[in-house]
This record gives sequence, C-alpha cells and structure tokens, in this order.
Amino acid sequence: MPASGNPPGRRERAKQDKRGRIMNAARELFAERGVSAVTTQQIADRADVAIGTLYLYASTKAELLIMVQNEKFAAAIDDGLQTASTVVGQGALKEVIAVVRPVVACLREQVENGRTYLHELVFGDPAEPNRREGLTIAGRLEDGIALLIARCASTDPADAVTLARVVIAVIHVSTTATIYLPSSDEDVLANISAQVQAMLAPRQLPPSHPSIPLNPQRKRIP
Amino acid sequence: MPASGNPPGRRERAKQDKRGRIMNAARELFAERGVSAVTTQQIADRADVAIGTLYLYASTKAELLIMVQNEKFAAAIDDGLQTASTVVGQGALKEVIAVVRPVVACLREQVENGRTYLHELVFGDPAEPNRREGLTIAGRLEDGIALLIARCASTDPADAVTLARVVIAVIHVSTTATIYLPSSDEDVLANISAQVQAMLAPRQLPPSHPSIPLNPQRKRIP
DNA sequence: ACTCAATTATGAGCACTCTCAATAATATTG
DNA sequence: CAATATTATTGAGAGTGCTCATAATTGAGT
Repeated sequence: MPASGNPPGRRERAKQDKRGRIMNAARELFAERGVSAVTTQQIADRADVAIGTLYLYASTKAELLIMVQNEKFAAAIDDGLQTASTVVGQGALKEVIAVVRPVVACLREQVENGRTYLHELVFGDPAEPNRREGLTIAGRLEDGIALLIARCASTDPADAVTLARVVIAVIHVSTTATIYLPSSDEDVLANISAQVQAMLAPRQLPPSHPSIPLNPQRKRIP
Repeated sequence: MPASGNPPGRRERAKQDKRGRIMNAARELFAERGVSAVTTQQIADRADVAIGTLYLYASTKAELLIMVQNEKFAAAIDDGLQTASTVVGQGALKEVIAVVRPVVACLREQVENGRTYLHELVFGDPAEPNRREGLTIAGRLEDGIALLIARCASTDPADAVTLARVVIAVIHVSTTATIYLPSSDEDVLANISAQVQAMLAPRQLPPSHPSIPLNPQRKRIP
C-alpha cells in the first residue's frame, strides 16, 4: 500500500526516475561524442531502459537533444542578460555583444550539438512541447535585445523589436553555417558585431536621384 | 569502332545519359512528393539504374536535392536581379523586395524542398562541388543586394556589403522557419520587408545618457 | 579476333531511427 | 486476497540511406 495519499505514488516516482536517467544518459553521451555519433540504442543502454521505452519519453532523437540543450541555452541567455545590465551606457552595440557572447559560447561549446539544436528549433514542429519551450527561451533573448536597442539606439520603439528579430537571424546563421566552423568564438562574435554595427549605424534619408547603374549579371562559377 | 576520335566516346555518352536520367528522376519525384517522401530507391528505379549506381553519381540524397534546386535557385535570382533593374529610383527597400520576391517564390514553391535545400547549403560541407555552386549562386544574390543598398541608401559602401549579408540571413530564417510555413508568400515578403526597412531606416547618433532600466528577467513558459 | 587491365554497374547487406503487438507491472474493485 | 482494468515496458522488426565486394562492360594493345 502506498505511503502518502496525494503526492507522487510509486508509479509516478519510477517514471520520473526513468526520465532522469534518460536525460542524464543523453546529456552525457551528447557532450562526450556529439549528437550524430551517438545512437539512440546507446542512450537507452546507458539509461538502462529498452529502446521502446526511450521513445516513450522522447518522441525523437532530436527531441532528446532539444531537452538537453534547452537547459544550457536558457542559462547562457540569462547570463548574457545579466552581464549586459552591467555595461549600460556604452552604446547599443557593446551591450548587444555582451548579451550575445555567452550565447555564442554555449552554442559553440560542442559545435555540432549547438547548430543541430538551433536547426531543430526553427525547422521542427513548434507545437511540440520541448521545441515550444526552446522557442520561448529564444524569445527571451529577442526581447532582451529589443530592450537594449530601444534604450540605446535612436530608433522607433517598434523598429527596435524588428531589429531584434534581425539580430536573432544573424546569430542563427553565424552560429549555424559550416563556413564559420573553423573560426574561433571571438571571430564569430566579431562577425556578428560587424553586422549589428552596420544595421545600427547612423544613416540619413537617401537621396532621390541615384545614378550608378546596376549590373546584375556575373560570370558563372569560375 | 567509335566514329569520332576526340569528342565523347560511347562510354562517356552512356555516363552523361545516366546522369541525365538520374537528375530527371530526382527532379520529377522531388517536385511531385517533396524530398522527404521520396526514397533514393524510387529515384534509382525511375532512372533505371541500381541503387549503387545512383550513389556513384550523387554521394548523398541531399546532394541530389541540391543539384536539382541549384538550377531553379539560380534562375530565380537572375530573374529578381533583372526585375530590380526595372524599378530603380524607388528606394532601396522597393528594389530589394523586387530582387527577393522571385527568390522567396522559388524557395516556397515546394516548401519542404526549398527549406531543406537552404539548410543543406549552409549546414553541409561547402567543399562539396554542388554545395559550392549553390553558395556561389547565393553569393550572386548577396552581391546584387549589396549593390542596390550601396546605390540607394546613404551608407558607407563597406556597410552595404555587410548589410547585404544581414539581408541574406533574414531571408534564410524567414523562408526556413516552421512558424512561417502557413503564411502566404506575400506575408513572408512583408515580414522580410519590415526587417529590411527597419535596418535601413534613417537613424541619428544615439544619446549619451540612457535612462530606461533594463529588465532581463521574464517569467518562465506560461 | 582475342587478351586483359581499367572503369563502371550491381544489389545484398549494414547501421540507424522509430513503431507496435505482445507482455509485464501496478492500481482498483468486490 | 483474488479478479479485473489500467498503464508502462519491451524488443523484434519495418523502412531508410548508404557501402562495398563482386560482376559486367569497355577499349587499347597484340
């Protein structure tokens, strides 16, 4: 006969335990070898459950990765937002980079996991609970950046929100594209920085009469 | 005995024929059902080659998709750049959208193929020849946009190049993210337009003394 | 015509992710 | 404490993408 009346019964406790073992196994193996070098069977083995059971707790291998990365991602963002509040008054660019630095570090710590995570987040079904949470976390970052931009750059507040979305897109591509794989974190940050700087740069109204002609044709691949 | 001495011998002709059959089979099946609903075996069957032969001509299913999509993508970009040259003098935003419209249409014609293509392009190995070509094509778009921006918006020419890169990132995310799947092409274009507008908006130098406090914390997922 | 090395094609088979009918464990009821 | 109903676990197996030892084809040299 179970002890307590309301709180977790034996069954529920066993389930939470299994969930924990699975998460731990996934976290460890992904960190050790990278998502693509780990099989779901290996995760099941380390968690000491059957493969079928694994898929009862996560409907997909990608979902396992998302669960694991969501934690780190959220921590990195909170870290960045904290740090940013310590560098107020140094211009929007500096502040944005302060937020973004830990995020880039997190996403590139185990590069394959980070980029696969981001991909799955935007590419997969946003209705799925873990992806939903991941997107919410990313939303926190976007909102934080919007605030920074609204405060420091002289923009329409509505534009600040839109610009934040642009910054997110830049981060996404800069941390995801294979071309930047060999770069250091600082190089990636510099790349992002250059793009943010360009989009926040002071600009007057454009002239009415452009004169330089456009040449759309380029020779084919060399 | 073969007829001509130098130009394609029987062997080379047979190879080109096979290559053509494989490309056609892939193009048709991908267009009909979308890349994920087509098996490599089905492509091999329609091309009337063995599965092993298929993998002699394309080292990966993704590579097949890239070959097929590169053609459409290049056409869409050339179309856009052409059209853009007919709307000169209406401001950078209008021109950029003119370039981007056919690109978005192309990428969303068969949505799954378009987004998978873009993903494979940036995520896969850039050294692989077909991806290289795809990236070169994308580079043409980026360069074209840079020119437009340099001509119409009052920016440092160096900034124009950087801003073009940002625009590419925006296009990438806007055509790739699942959230925008249900949107119409025009909605996606409007979304892109808003972001480009915000980043090209006139802006003065920021004030030195910001006053609004930053609140990084947000409540967890509702 | 015949030989033979080099090139190209083949498909059985491997590794992997994910499913689902069968089974076991737990809760509920008489 | 059965007997029954509910819920959780299991692992053989289906379906894929891709590989690689083997076989067929080709063309240059005699």
